[in-house]
Amino acid sequence: MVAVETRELRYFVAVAEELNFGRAAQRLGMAQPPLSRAIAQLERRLDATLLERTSRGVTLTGAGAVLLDEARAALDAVVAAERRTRRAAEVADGRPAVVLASKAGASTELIAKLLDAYASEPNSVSVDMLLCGPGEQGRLLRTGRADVALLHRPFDSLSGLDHETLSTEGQVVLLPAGHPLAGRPQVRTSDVTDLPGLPQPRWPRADGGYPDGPGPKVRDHAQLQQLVSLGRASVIAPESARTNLGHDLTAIPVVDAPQVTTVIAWPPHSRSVAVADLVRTAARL
Amino acid sequence: MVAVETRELRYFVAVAEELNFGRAAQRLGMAQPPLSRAIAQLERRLDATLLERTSRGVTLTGAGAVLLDEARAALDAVVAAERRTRRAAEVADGRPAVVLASKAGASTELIAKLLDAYASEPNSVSVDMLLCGPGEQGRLLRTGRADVALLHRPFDSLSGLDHETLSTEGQVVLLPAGHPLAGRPQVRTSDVTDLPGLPQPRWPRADGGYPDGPGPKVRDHAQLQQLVSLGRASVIAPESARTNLGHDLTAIPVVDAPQVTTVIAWPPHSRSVAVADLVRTAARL
DNA sequence: GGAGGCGATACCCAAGAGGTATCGCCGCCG
DNA sequence: CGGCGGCGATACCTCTTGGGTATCGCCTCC
Repeated sequence: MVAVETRELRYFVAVAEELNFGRAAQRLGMAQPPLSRAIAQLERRLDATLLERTSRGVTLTGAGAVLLDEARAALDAVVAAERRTRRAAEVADGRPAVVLASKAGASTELIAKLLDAYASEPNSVSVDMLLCGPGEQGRLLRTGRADVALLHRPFDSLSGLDHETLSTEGQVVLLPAGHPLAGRPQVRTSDVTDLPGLPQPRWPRADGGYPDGPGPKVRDHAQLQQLVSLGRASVIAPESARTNLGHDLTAIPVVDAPQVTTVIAWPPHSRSVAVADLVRTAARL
Repeated sequence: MVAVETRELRYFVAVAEELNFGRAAQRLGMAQPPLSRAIAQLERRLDATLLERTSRGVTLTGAGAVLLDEARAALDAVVAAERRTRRAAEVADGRPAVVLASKAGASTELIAKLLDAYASEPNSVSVDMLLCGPGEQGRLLRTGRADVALLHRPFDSLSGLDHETLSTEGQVVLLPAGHPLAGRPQVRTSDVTDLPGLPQPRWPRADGGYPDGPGPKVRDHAQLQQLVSLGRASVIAPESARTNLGHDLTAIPVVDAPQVTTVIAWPPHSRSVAVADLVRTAARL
């Protein structure tokens, strides 16, 4: 009884996601029969029924759902191994660098200070910035595309990452300067969620669709910035986000919004000295 | 160029650990030439020199060292996927259970309270205890042999695990009742590290060897307990450890020893409701 | 300078991954 | 009710490739 190969895990993930052998095979660039056989062999090897087959398609069993989760994590770890090794080999060729992931549109001020401070450290290497969508930093770290990331509690999950917290700030609502609420010293969440004419914008979900609601759909921060500057939307954001937006806006503290903490995170077993230096520098800011 | 397979990672880890193709091949139950070829192919696939070959043996390159770390983590994730799926399939057969790992010899009182409280929860499943050596809990979680673990900061690393802290306690030194220091209300670490006739016992390192020093070698808690009870060794331990040892001992607070916190930890992407219930129960104790 | 340990090469074989054709099953629709 | 179409499984073949044996070339240490 040989051990499980990543090929089998990739096959299983494809089938489990498509819930259709034909489409999964197509996605994998292979024919359907060998895929069916590979999955059957995997089930025999694990003594587990992973899929319930009907002539109308396929559904996941409990064990299948567990394997889907675990296989994704394992495959992430494998591609991380591959990528990090490739990058380590480049380092040997004389181009050492760290990749720092951060949500696009996040506090440029903090990042600039960090990069500055780190660059003046002894033995510092060049830092490549990798800007990503909200919540993607974790995956970038797990798959080895990034070495360190800045993320923001409570929005981003720190699950499975080591981290150090850098700063904490309250949240404000950004409104056009002339808005009736603009004079208030503070507001509550409920005061601003359903403002007439100033709906909260809608972000795409993980599946690419948008939640229902009246707000305008936004895909990135540029769109958001434009909408807010035009007075077509309001947004609750960390205080530091204010500096990124136009000056014709008022920021009013939202007292009952959760505090936002910025943390620097890295994959658990990182041994890179560059990452350690960067983290140490960040913690001292 | 196809992706990396776990077989190749296993081969590489074997070679990197043995630093000798022949022995690695033997350990893997195969001949040396195909192993050499497999590693060469892996190097080509990653465009990286992983090993420096001399006629006298093999040394790791920088990229090789990175891959060794990453490959171990990835392989752990793969075996975890395998094991958890197997167990999930058993669950479908009607024997649901959670495996709780804990250092052998750790506070039985806390564990008993936890198991009791959890058993009386609705929907609780049976809990299998897995006792292990100090510091092994993390690996058990990562490789899927355990679902939750109790561990103790600052001794155990929480790196890469999600956790909830349960309790904090000071440390005491355990001495024979008649010892000159036994009457003191408190001591400092420096007072008890070099007591004549009461050396600190030595625990095996990760490689199985023992550090140098005068103390007796111990391999498990039974030996330690015996030594302390016989008055042949002193030991600094969390307050709660006291109840496990004989009553002819005095426990004196060590004021400058770090606080010990007991945490319950689980692998990052755990979706098991049983684990969640157990954690919630533990947090309420 | 010869012996022995070590990794690489050359060459062969067989396991097994993958392709094509086809079957059996079951909804669906005319 | 019967044929069509979608889906997964089977049968059978091919050829890639992983693994074995024999051997070489190199270096180190007697």
